[in-house]
Amino acid sequence: MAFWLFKSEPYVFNIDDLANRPKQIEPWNGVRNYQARNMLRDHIKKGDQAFFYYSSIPAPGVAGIMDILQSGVVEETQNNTTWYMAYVRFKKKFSRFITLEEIKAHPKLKTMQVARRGNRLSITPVTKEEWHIILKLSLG
DNA sequence: GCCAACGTTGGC
DNA sequence: GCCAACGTTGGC
Repeated sequence: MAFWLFKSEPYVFNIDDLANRPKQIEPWNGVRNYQARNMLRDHIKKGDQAFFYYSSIPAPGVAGIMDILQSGVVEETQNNTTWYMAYVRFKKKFSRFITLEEIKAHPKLKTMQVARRGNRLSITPVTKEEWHIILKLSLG
């Protein structure tokens, strides 16, 4: 099983929206970046898990986690390019929001891709260690 | 609102 | 194929 981080602008779609969907399932679509597309197509698998990350707000960070039900689903083909999406399901909303500031301050989290300056990828891989540290922090 | 860090587009 | 100009993302 692999771990990921998916970005969303929470005023567009947030983890409560996901929790309120029928069966708490939603297609994660609209990804129009080739690197992220390739992850959806080739690397993200059923059974993986992902952080739900809030971007473009005063204090960005991780709000909770979701399950990947299916990935590499064709969303749209335009010109000669095929775009893919994943189906995600609500798993858990953290009792404590983990801010990017906290991630950057943590010695074992500050190397996370999302903490890198200028990082724009909307989907990034997360290591097993990073995953578990953030889960533990969310309980505290 | 500013700016860094890309990604994309289009002229050559 | 190169690169300048422009557009977008996203943190601050």
